Amino acid sequence: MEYKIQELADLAGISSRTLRYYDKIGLLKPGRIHSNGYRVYGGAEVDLLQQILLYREMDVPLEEISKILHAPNFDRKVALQNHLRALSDHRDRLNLLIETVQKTISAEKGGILMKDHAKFEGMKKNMIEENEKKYGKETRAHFGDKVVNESNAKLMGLTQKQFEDHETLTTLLNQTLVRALEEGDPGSPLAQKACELHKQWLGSFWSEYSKEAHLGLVQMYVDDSRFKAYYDAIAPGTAEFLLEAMKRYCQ
Amino acid sequence: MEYKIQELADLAGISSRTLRYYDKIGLLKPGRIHSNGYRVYGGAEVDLLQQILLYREMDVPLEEISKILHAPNFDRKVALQNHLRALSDHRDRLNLLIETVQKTISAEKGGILMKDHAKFEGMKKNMIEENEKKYGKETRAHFGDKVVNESNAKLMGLTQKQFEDHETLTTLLNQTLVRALEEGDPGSPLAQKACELHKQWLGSFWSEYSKEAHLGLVQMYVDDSRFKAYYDAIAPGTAEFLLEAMKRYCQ
DNA sequence: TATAAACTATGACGCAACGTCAAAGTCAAG
DNA sequence: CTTGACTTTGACGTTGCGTCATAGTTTATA
Repeated sequence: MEYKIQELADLAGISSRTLRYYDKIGLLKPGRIHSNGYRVYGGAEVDLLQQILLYREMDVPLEEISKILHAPNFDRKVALQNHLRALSDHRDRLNLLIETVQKTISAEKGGILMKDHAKFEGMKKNMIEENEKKYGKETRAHFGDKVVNESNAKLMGLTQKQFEDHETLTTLLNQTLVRALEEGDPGSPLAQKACELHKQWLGSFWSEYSKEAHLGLVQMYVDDSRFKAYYDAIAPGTAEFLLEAMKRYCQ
Repeated sequence: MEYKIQELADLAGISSRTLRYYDKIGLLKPGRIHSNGYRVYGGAEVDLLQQILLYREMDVPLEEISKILHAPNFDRKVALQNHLRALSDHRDRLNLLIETVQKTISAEKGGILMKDHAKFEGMKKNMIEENEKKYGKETRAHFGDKVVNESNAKLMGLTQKQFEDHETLTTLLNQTLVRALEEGDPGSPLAQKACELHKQWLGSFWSEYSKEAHLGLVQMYVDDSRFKAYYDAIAPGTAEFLLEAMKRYCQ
């Protein structure tokens, strides 16, 4: 199927001016030029535009997109797989950002202080993971785990040791949660241990603590269907269970 | 706690040049100026910067951010709630985009044609939902359901009627899946009915059909832990169940 | 104490990716 | 045929910084 410029623009949700600009810089030429001078785009151009817009979604500069797409070894299928990974990473960062806002809200409502560095968790920045989104560059493999972890630690206002301890705590917390869930009693010593571990985990983000704020945060986990689903992926029912455990922990 | 310019920039993951620019345009003034002429930022500025970066995350222009933040009735708690909603919507759009890429990959691998309009599902565009992200403007309430649905239908290359049928089909598919899951047999007529409904659902995105492509897509749902969690939120085990049902459907 | 490197300031130029507008040709419907 | 919608090219402008130069201030080390 063929499209005139506004038709393709409407299809893709961009402006015709953008398409003319892409033509001018050689990024996306029309399939052919009609005898009346109008640009005509076909199926190949549609697929190319999809690629371009996926790269733009990740803020890749047009010049770089042009290099990628016009390389002799460009492979659409490989590119699509890379888009998938980049989008998935981006979604992960958004989840982190959402959790940061949730922690901020809980701290605010609970009348406690949140650590300054924690307020920017997940923001766009030159995190090494951010660079990993630039297609196929396995940054961790390139730089090694140590450099990546050092960078992450710095961003969290932690020393390397503290960061590793935090990672260990996260793992322990999840394991404890699962075991407590299997027991099935939100008031059990194991479940209460999980709440205590979660409190310790929050110590990386809040410079003070209140049970009110803690409970509010866990309530928000449950209220957000995607977060609930995420925690439930650890083991089904985890989010609700943690909330029930927290209710007892806070008495 | 107080920060010099680079300290705050590092904390927030932005450049000092950005902070100077924000100072110059009056968006974010330092808390005070040291006797040596250096900018000094405090807790209030940290909180303000968090707000600014959250708005920037959603591509809100600086001038608009300034109006919002400097309005007499600006309420930080309300703003944080609005950020939460905007981020959640953005994450939803990313999920849609991920699914679009998945459908594209499956169609490519299955050697079938995908509809052109479907290739741009979820892309940034002037969707009315996109406008809804601009803080507290309840677009659906403002314009009404009919206008929103018409807009969505147009974007999907559907008439209003077709769009509504598609929505109905989605609901029926989910309901059928849940009932089939309760039966517990992936080969049951009900489970096979669900697969048939999913095939019909895909008709809005693929101009042709192949079982290979269909199976590949459902496999991808299961392989993405977040999508798996999303489908499992309908009812735990839904994603895996659909995959098992599809294996029988494709024989 | 002196020195050099790192940090801070201001000013200014430049850039990417379009948005907006003007002027003129083409198309389609009444 | 007329008019409004669509297309073209060309050009100016905008936003949000990045980059660089120059000069003052701070910090760590010998």
